[in-house]
Amino acid sequence: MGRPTMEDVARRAGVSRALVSLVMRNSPQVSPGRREAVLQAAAELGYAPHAMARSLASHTSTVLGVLVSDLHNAFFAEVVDGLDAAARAAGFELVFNTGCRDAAREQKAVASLLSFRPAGVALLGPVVPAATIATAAATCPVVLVARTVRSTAVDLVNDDGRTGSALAVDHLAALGHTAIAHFDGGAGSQAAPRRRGYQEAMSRHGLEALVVPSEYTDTAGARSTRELLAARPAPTAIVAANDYNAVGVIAALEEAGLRVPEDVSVVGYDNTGLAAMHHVGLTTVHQPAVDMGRLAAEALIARVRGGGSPVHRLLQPSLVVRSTTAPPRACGFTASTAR
Amino acid sequence: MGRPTMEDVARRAGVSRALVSLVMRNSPQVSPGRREAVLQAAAELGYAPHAMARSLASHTSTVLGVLVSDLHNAFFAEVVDGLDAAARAAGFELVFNTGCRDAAREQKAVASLLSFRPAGVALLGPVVPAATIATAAATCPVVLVARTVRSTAVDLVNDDGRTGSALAVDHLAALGHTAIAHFDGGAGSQAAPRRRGYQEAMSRHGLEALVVPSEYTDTAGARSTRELLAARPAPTAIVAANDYNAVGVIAALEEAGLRVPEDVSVVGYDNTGLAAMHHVGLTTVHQPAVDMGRLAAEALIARVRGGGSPVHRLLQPSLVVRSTTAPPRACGFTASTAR
DNA sequence: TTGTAAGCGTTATCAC
DNA sequence: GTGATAACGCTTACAA
Repeated sequence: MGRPTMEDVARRAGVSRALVSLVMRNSPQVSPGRREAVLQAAAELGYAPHAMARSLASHTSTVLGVLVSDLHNAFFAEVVDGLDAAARAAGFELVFNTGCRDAAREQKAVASLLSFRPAGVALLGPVVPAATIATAAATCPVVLVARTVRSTAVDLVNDDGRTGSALAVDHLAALGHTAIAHFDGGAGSQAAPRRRGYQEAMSRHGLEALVVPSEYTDTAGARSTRELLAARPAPTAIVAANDYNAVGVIAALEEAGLRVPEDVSVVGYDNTGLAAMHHVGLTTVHQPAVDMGRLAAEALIARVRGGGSPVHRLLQPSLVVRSTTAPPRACGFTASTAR
Repeated sequence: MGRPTMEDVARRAGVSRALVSLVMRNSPQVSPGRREAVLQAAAELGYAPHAMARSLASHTSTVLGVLVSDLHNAFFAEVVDGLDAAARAAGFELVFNTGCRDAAREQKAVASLLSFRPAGVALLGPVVPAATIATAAATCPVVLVARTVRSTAVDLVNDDGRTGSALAVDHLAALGHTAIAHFDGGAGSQAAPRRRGYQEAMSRHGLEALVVPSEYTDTAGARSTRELLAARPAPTAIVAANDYNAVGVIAALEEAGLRVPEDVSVVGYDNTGLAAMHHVGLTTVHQPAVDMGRLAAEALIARVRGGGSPVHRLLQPSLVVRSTTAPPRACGFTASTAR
């Protein structure tokens, strides 16, 4: 069990610990002969530097901590792809943790990440309060993805949720829909701008808004749909909280005997692999997830490497029309048009 | 930036460093008064113990490293759910890393995990060679999920892939299918037993086996399907490598004008949330993913806490029939029955 | 170019 | 109960 230490390698190579240290960090000021000897001794012993001891002594770290809001949501997997590629290219390693969309658990997950004294931290769609984020930011550089917060201490990488929702509403309105409901992301991050975009677009079209409380999961989407159908006639179109949520909405709709898109049109958000699947063919709002991950990593690394000006990125989403939206039939509840 | 240290807390509370250490580990042998003073000083300073320094000094760790083969595959998200719950309950923290189903990257990911000197490591569906796993096992307890390897040094938690595939074939044969192809998981872990189960079941039914090379992703499923259709008439049924793969298969099938299940039946593997979705309704083989995660965590923790006998779990899969399988039409290629 | 010695923030072993 | 003091594995001036 006891792994070999630098001391062991030094002894075997007949040099000092410091020299081994230099070789391990491939310093150029080591004679080729000694370097070879050290490398060979290390190989024979199966030695690998102790990352923790190293960072303890050097006060530096090549670790970037990543909090993933929900491992079940494919959107974050894509953000991680971008994050991973950029971090790897810059010589940083990623360490993940997840909080399962629960504020208390996320808080512990962030603390756990921070206890390793990472060079920086990326929070993907976190639901923790702003105060927790501020605390983290006092410790090391922090970048938020898919979450906003009033602060210049953290970097932000988001899509413009307000525009994204408006895109969805405009598309539905152009198809002739007037009874368009929005399923709300609740406490989830980015729910507010999406809701606002929906409301603004609805009023712009002179339509009455209907916001249904929900969450960023398929089960919540299904539950909210059932509650909605129990309370009132179905709208002719639904702008879901996200793709994952939309899938639950569609399932509950069909379960209730309503067909998509013949009876009800549904629009998702995120354009995950889920939406693209032929069997699902979800009309959705595309977020450039991989790019967002890359930008987040770059912002973090810039901060780590010396200052780096505050980054507040707001990427433009776009609409991807597939097969869950169509013109409304002459049914559904009659929308009372505002004004 | 510079976070407070134990020294700072000790000074502020007017006690020694050692006493602060005792309080932080909530030792019972500290007088209530002093404990209170230390706790308050720590709170005022926003002090949190340095995990690395702690583990360096104590030669212990409460961290369990987890390598996730593919963040895009929902199966692993479920395994993580089980792992997380069990680890949390036992006072361990999880740290993740991913290798994107690439052996070289996975190898680095494992090394990275190991450089934190975790108490143990869980490898979920790893594709690294057995030698790498053996090396890791020499360092700390290792548990493999969804991957087998000949060794008593590591714990194993798997489902019985041979039986699982046989279940799928039996189901299709009972429906009247004779031209049943299997999409192979390739280099992916657990591909071999699933393939073997398929082959054995086919020969048991007196049918000719057809193994199509593929991988555990939707894009591979689609690609393999296109290649298959270009080379020969479509079989009447396909046993896909896993759910993710099956989704690609279905997409390519429909793209080619074939309907599921009218023209071709498709069976997945894993019973992920994907399969359960109403729109997909995939007939699939259920693996108790959450239980597997829990068992893996328990095995690891038992090893960490003192020996723990070798665990080689082989859970029984079961068939979940949904709507992608049906009796064959009198078309498809005519299977030349063996014997 | 290479070796010596002093930390890094914590735990652990002793005395007091 | 509480407080020095020596590790832990490594980096880093500084000296040789």
